[in-house]
Amino acid sequence: MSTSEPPSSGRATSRPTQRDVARLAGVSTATVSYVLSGRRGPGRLPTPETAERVARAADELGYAVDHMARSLRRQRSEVLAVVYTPPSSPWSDLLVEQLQTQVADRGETVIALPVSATTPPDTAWRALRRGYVDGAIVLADTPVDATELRALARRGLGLVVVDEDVEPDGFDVVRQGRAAACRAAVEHLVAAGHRRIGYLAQAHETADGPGSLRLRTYLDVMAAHGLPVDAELVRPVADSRSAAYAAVQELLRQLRPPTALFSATDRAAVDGIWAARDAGVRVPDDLAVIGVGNIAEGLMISPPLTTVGAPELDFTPLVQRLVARVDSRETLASETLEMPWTLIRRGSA
Amino acid sequence: MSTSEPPSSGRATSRPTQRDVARLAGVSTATVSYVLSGRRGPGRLPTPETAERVARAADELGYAVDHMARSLRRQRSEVLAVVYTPPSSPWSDLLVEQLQTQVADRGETVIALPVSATTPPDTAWRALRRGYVDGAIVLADTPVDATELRALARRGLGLVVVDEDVEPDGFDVVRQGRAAACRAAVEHLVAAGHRRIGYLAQAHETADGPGSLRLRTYLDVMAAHGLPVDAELVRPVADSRSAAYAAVQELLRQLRPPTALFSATDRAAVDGIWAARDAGVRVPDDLAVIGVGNIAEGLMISPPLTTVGAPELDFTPLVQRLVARVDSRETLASETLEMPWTLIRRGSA
DNA sequence: CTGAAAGCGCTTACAG
DNA sequence: CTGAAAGCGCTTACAG
Repeated sequence: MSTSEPPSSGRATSRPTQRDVARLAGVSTATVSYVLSGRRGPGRLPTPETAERVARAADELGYAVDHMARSLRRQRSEVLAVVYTPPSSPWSDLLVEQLQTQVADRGETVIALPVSATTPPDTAWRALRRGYVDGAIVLADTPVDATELRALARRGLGLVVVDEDVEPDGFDVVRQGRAAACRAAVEHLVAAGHRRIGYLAQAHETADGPGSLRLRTYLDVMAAHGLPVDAELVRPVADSRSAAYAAVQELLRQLRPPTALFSATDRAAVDGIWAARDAGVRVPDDLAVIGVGNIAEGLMISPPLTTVGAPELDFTPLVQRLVARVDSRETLASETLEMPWTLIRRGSA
Repeated sequence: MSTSEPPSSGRATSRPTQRDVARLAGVSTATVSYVLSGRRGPGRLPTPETAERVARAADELGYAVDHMARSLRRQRSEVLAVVYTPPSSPWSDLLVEQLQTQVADRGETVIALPVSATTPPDTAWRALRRGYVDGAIVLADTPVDATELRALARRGLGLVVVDEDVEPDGFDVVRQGRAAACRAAVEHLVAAGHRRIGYLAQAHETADGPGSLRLRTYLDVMAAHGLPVDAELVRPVADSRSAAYAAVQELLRQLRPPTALFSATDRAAVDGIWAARDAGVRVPDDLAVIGVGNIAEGLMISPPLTTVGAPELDFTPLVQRLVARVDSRETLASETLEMPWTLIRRGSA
């Protein structure tokens, strides 16, 4: 334990304000503000002596600017958010980190705002609506509502949304071309001669439901090639590692087991490979496997996972766009950026 | 695309304020505030007719309360944070979610505040210092500074810190008893007759450095039983899946390979099991493996991973303590909570 | 170069 | 039951 803390007053002191600092330094709060913010009014900066006195007083009092007051006055919170739906992933971690490092010099704070499906769905949006942050990047797979997004943008929130469908309108949209990439994956399996291709679906996917891009793509390609899709070939296990493992084991025990698997998630694909290996089924010879998402774990397994995802790990264009939009304060034209997914061929298919 | 949006004014309208609502409803801003917040002053609530008029006006204008102004006035941000060091884990996700659901009815917002090692380390703390949030749970493995924590608490920030060393002082501390649990793990291996026990270390661990609890525990137990620790038995690969896989393969090819492995992380332990299996080494017969952290993935592999970690998935005590502390506004006595780790015996050792 | 003062948008005793 | 007014802690033209 450090004991460098100066002997405290004992009772819980409330936070010192600029008035306290001003009083101690013998100047006005305006001067305190100028010195501490490093900003300058129409005139020149305070003299070094004044600045020094103020800095010492602030230090002595342990002064830190009050975020709410500054934000209210500046009409800027200097907070940027990354909105996403759990589970958090290496991708969300990476984006948060890149955002943090790239805006650190501007003094902005970066927060993560997970909007969980099991949580009152409105909580994260409400935070955005109330002006809690200046801008946000909304990651793919977050349920978004175009009307809500437009309203947020109209209120002055800087918004960059990763989504395949929504149209830019006061906010920017990033397209990944997921459908095309998934199509390429299934086509790849078909071209390799596979006819019985299983699909590990996410729990919420239904043949005609929204957000079932991968399932529909799978069904489309199968149909386009006249390949049958038994109901038993489609398993809603892509969200659960254990369920995926069990389902693949079960599939492989069937009379006519699939020779290829397309999985809506890399995690389930990895578990599928485990299941195959544990069952003595060779990958990719006896069972080809393709996942979706390009997570790092796919590189660790043997054979490494063929997958569909973003080849790049660089979110700079996204970050820069958010910064530009927040700075522009709504005067920027809405744009569509492309960060296309591709089929990343590795060992498993 | 939805087209239900009313035809907008075209230009970017700024956010409506309570004054706008008051004007439209023909009442004072005080009445607007009372109606919209559901609070009541000394008198009774506004009449239903008034409330109705206000509600309609607010709706028409698309009014949402301004977070900064409310926070400044109430001296409460109604935001709670979970502070942790990436990578985010199922544990951090779970805590965030439990916190969200348990405070949702109080209207509080929950954010995640990842403090990355590669980021200017001060950024997250600065946010806390500025009064951006009312309270925070600081997860284990976050580098904490006792002096800073005390200063934050003194400022009125509600703080619950998961850490083995820091002493409660205006904030609460949660102990996990990691050392004892890790000790039990290594003792378990020794008791099973293992003499060559490898250790997969985290990158920053050094024999005498801080935050090297697991390494020291390993060395202590080995020494206590007179077991030799070759330098080559300790590998700093626990942070990287690929490095762990390669290191274990390499270890197993040695003249005198280890017969047991203690890994500072479950992830590396899982990769170690893969490596062993790929090398034709049976787990646990030829190689016993114990990890740390109790991640879900450990249940998926075969054999399931023996590990050290929290047996419970329930953060309720932690959440309740944070809520109590934030509500108490510093008058609460500081406490130490116990959420002990244990050795969770499964198949791999 | 520095200070007095207004005002950001709320909430909340206090009068009426 | 409702309104006028003060004030939360800052920032920033505006005078001096």
